[in-house]
Amino acid sequence: MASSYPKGLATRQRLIDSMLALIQLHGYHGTGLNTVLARSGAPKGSLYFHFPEGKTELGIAAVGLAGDQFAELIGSATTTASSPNAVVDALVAELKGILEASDYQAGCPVSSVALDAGSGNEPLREACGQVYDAWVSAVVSYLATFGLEKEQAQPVATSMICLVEGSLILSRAHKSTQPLDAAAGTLKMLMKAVHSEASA
Amino acid sequence: MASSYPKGLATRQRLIDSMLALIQLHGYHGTGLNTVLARSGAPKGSLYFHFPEGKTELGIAAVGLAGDQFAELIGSATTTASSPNAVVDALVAELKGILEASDYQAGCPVSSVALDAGSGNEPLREACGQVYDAWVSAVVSYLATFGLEKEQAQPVATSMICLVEGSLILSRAHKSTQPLDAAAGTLKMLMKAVHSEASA
DNA sequence: TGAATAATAGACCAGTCTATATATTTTATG
DNA sequence: CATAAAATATATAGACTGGTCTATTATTCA
Repeated sequence: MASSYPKGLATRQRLIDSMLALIQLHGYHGTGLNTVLARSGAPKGSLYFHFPEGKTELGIAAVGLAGDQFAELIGSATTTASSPNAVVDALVAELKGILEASDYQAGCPVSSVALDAGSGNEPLREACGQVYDAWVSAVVSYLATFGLEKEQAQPVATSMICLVEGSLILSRAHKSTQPLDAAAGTLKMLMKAVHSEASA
Repeated sequence: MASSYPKGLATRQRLIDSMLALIQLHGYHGTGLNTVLARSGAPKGSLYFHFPEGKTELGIAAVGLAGDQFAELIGSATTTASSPNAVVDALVAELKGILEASDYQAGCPVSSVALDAGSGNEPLREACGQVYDAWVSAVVSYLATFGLEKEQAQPVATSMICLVEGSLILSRAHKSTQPLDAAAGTLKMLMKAVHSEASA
C-alpha cells in the first residue's frame, strides 16, 4: 500500500516524474533505473521500498501519470472551448507547446511503453490499454455532448486518439509540427462529420 | 560498401530480418545484439563486418526494410483494389493478418524505433522520418489518381499514416483489432471526404 | 520519550550490454 | 594454384543492468 507520509510521498512522486520524463526520451527499456535515481535524487533503497515490484511497477505508475496528464488536457479543452474546432485548436496548441519546448522529445510516453514493453510485460501492456480507454472515453463523452450515440462515437473517438498518438510520433521523427498540424485539420474534419451525423 | 557475394548477402539479410523481428517485440533498446545473433545464426564478427557502425547501422537497415515492406503493402493495395474503400479493406486485412498471426506483437517497427531512439540518435531518427515520408508519398500518389492536388493531399495522407500507426499501437495495447477496425472506418470516411473534394 | 514503522543509503551481485581484436576459414578470380 | 579480399569465429573488455541486502536514519504517534 502506498505511503501516506509527506516526505515519502514526495520522493515517490519524484521517482515517477523522473521515470516518465526519461521514458519519453529513451523508451522503457532504454531508461535505466540508475538514471531515474540520478534525476530524481532518490536513493536506490527508496526506489524498491516504494516500488517493490521494481521497474515494472514504476513504469506502470509513470504510464498512469501520463494518462492523467493527457486526460486533464482533453478535459480542459473539451470544457473550456466553445466549438469542436476550438477543442481541436486548444488541444493541438498544448501538444505543440510540449513538442516545441522539448525539441520534439516529449509527448508519447504511453505509446513508447506499449511498443517497448507491451509484448513481454502483461501488467505494463494492460496499464497502457487502460490509459487509452480512459482517453477514448473522455472523447466519447465530449462527442455525446452534441448528441452522438455511444456506439457511433466509440470508433471515431478511438480513431482520434490513434491519430493524435500517431501524429506525435511522426512529428518527432520529422522534428516538425507538420504531422500534428495535419492531424489537427483531419480532427476538425472528423468533428464536422460526426457533428453532421449527430444532427441527422 | 555492401557486399555483393551471395553467402555474405544472405547472412547480412538474416541479421536485418532478425533485428526487425526483435525490434517489433522489444523496441530498439530492448533488443540486444546477442539475441539478434542467436536468432539469425550469424557470428558476431559478421555483424560488425557487415555493419561497421554497429547497432545503429543495423537499426537503420531494419527500419529501411520495414519501410519497404509497408510501402509494398500500400502499393499493392492501391494498384489492385477497385475503389478507395477496397484499398482500405485490403490494407487493413493485411495488417490484421499480421497482428493476429503475431498475437499483436508485430506491426510497428518504425514507430518503435522513432520513440525509443529518436531523441538521442539522429541517424535513426532521420531514417524513420524518411520511411514515413515514403509512405505519405505513396498515399499522396494514390489520392492524386482521383484528381486531388498534392497540396490538398499531403496533410490528409499524413493523417492517414498517423492514424494507421496509432491504431496499430492501440491494437497492441488492447490485444484486439478493434482500434484498427475503428481506423478502417475513419480511413473510409476520409477517403470519401477527399474524393468529394477532388470532384468539386 | 520510546517503540514501531517508514524511509533512506549505498555496497554488492550476476548477468547483459556494445564493441574490439585477432586468428582462421571461405570465397572469388586471374 | 596462389593471392587478396570477404566473411567467419570467438575470446575479451569495461560499462551498465535490475535487483538484493543490511545497516542506519527519519518519522509518527501514544
